[in-house]
Amino acid sequence: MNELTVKQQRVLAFIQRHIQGHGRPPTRAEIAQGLGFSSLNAAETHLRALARKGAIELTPGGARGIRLLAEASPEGGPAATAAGLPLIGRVAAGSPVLAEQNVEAHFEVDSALFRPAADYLLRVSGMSMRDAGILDGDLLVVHRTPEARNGQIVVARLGDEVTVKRFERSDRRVRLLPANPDFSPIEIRLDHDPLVIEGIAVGVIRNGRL
Amino acid sequence: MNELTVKQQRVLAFIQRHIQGHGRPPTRAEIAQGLGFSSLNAAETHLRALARKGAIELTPGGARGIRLLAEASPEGGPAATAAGLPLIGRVAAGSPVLAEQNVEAHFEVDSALFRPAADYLLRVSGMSMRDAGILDGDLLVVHRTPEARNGQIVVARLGDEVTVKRFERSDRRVRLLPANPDFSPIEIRLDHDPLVIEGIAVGVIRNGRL
DNA sequence: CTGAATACTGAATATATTTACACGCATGAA
DNA sequence: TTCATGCGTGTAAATATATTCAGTATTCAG
Repeated sequence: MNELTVKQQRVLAFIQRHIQGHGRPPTRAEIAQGLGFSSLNAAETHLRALARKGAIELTPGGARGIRLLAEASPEGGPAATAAGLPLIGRVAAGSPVLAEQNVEAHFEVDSALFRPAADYLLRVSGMSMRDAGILDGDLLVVHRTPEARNGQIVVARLGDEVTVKRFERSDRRVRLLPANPDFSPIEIRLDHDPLVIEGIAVGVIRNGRL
Repeated sequence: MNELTVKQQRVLAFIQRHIQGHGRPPTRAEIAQGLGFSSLNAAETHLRALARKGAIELTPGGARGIRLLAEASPEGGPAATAAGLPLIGRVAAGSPVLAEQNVEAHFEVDSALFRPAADYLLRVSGMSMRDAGILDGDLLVVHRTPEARNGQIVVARLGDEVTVKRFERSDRRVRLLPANPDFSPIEIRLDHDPLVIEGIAVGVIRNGRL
């Protein structure tokens, strides 16, 4: 499926060079000017042809929506630069925990350290789990899963609130237990109240105020 | 000139991830939406700040005219952190802490997570620092240095024993304070007793039994 | 010869994007 | 206090870009 015309190869090469040199894909106008076309449509049709042949991917409607597909850049690509684990700060009301807006940073952390696998870090606020050695400001290492067993420490969502507590289920009722006598357990009736388990704690990382 | 705000770092990280994931820099609108701003200008101001501080370069008038400058994204990750941090288990009598024989494993841990820099991990045994949130089996993240200030948690060596305690010095005397009323402080006279500070704690990692 | 694909010019239009302007709120320094 | 800076919300242009439409030529397989 990869039989690019000489012209098409030239256009493709131009796109590659442009990204290299400018850090972003070219516009139709830039392609036309760069290759000597006097009509934007010349560039457009070439792009369509390249997309059809699988050399690039076009994002409709967006500026500079050209993406190289076939192997061109070194290796690795998206997979190798895994970017580490996202650190979730405050969870904005109504947004999924892993939504971009909640991500404060990314950290490389060896996944071999945690079992089951670590999926993200959550900054803990409050002292309700103090006696479990989880303090205010600690980063909780979380494995993303909706299933929890009794006794596990979970990241739970109650409406717009995200909380870290020990999980205990009995029939139709779930209790979220703090590890600090100054706080009270939370009782949830699964029939009425909304409860979402966002994950289970598989570790803790503390990095300041020792 | 490189003193980025936490917010600015987040914006920068978002841009890096966007380029990684979409092959082109984000627009102001995409930044705003991704980070939860409801005004485009929030993104614009951050970009100006980042450009002023030399983190990025802006192309006036062009769509997605954002360019990363400082080295951050390329690879670096696994390669740069090469062998990762050595995990020290029990320290054999008479051997230096970092001696080969004491190294149990190596783990990749992002050095940006700790300050000052992390040099090795030490498996803590015992509950003498319980009230500081350091439990039995935890991995103490240690910065190697012979200097400690009052109040810091240190890795100290007394003869053949390696212990983790809070450091407090007064003139010719050093006291190593546990963070657990069930244990007693250790008093050392620098004139007579041998004391070596192997490093100061800069973090804690817990990976099991939550 | 004929239709299909490639390779364009030129023009028009609907969006996408940048960028300026007006304000609000908090914090820390002078 | 007042001033500067960081961090936002909101609105409104100006203009950068993508995309469609109408044509013209050339090449090539059927």
